[in-house]
Amino acid sequence: MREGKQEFAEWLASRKLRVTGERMAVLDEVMRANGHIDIDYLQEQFRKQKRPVSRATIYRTLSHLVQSGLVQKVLTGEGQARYEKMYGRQHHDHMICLGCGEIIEFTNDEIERLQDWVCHKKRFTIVTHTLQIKGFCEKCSAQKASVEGGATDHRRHGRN
Amino acid sequence: MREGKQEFAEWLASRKLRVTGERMAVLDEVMRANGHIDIDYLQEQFRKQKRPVSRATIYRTLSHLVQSGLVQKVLTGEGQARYEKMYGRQHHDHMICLGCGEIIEFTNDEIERLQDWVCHKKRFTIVTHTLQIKGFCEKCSAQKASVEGGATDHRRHGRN
DNA sequence: ACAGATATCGAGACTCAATCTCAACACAAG
DNA sequence: CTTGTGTTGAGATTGAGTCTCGATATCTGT
Ligand SMILES: [Mn+2]
Ligand SMILES: [Mn+2]
Ligand SMILES: [Zn+2]
Ligand SMILES: [Zn+2]
Repeated sequence: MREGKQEFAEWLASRKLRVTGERMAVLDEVMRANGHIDIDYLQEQFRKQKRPVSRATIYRTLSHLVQSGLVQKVLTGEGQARYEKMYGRQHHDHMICLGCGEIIEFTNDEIERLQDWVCHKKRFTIVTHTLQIKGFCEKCSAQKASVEGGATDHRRHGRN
Repeated sequence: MREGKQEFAEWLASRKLRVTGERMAVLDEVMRANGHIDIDYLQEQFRKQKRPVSRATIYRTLSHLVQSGLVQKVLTGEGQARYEKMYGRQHHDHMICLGCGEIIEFTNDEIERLQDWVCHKKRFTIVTHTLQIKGFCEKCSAQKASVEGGATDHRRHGRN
């Protein structure tokens, strides 16, 4: 049986929601994918499999998957939201490359601890947090360095 | 002279852009505001002052202000983007209350240091970072606790 | 297995923030 | 004044995400 299928079915049942083929198909695809995927990717997969699922249903199912905790929604601030499986995985934060778009995951327990501490001081009850670091991955940093080697080019740094 | 006016004028000139009344009006309003404001707020201010500025111009000018570093764009992930002045201020992160929408600012040098360290280990060149903690402020935490005092209500925790 | 009650699906309309288009305008330089 | 170029605003456009509602699939009891 596919990863998380049991858990999602139980979560749906606990809310008196129905276990449908479309919902399980969306679950399967997110679980099969390794990275941070978007809606277009999912629609493309369903098209290939000759098992089309409407955008509305994909969005609705992803919302359920996120609420169930099996999937996480990632807002990069450019274009569509991305989704990644969280079933069997632990919390992590993201480094996003402005050059190639690669998303690098990392965790740091000390940072997490300090967040809790800061919130405790401010009497703030944490529900979730998002730490995104934007910059350039090793590969893109090297490229950038070589390009800027001759004439120092200060144009196009930010992106709106 | 209004805060940042000199700096913005110089930044515009350095890009061969013109110092116009509309641009300075947008700068003034963002500098005058104390909090994290959105486009609707700015339009309302201009309407009150009988000095209307079009949405297009507001967006375009904010983009320039962000690129110049005088203003920061804050994406909360719900509705419009927000903007806050950064002129004369230092970097900070945000706690966002899911109850009342309040935005609490905080800084923690140790967290910043650890971010640098993690990125160094991954050979990632930092450009910017965003740390947002979502949860409930002191006031809203108390309200929530009293409401849930009797029957434990597990509905409606997330939002989308 | 069957039937009724009800949740779900899909196509497309719709919302809304943000961007784009382009004609009228402003302004600096000659 | 005239020309060249940057700017503005009204409205059109884009695009992600949501909503509507008639048709359809799932569940529950018999
Ligand atoms: Mn991830
Ligand atoms: Mn702030
Ligand atoms: Zn890269
Ligand atoms: Zn609050």
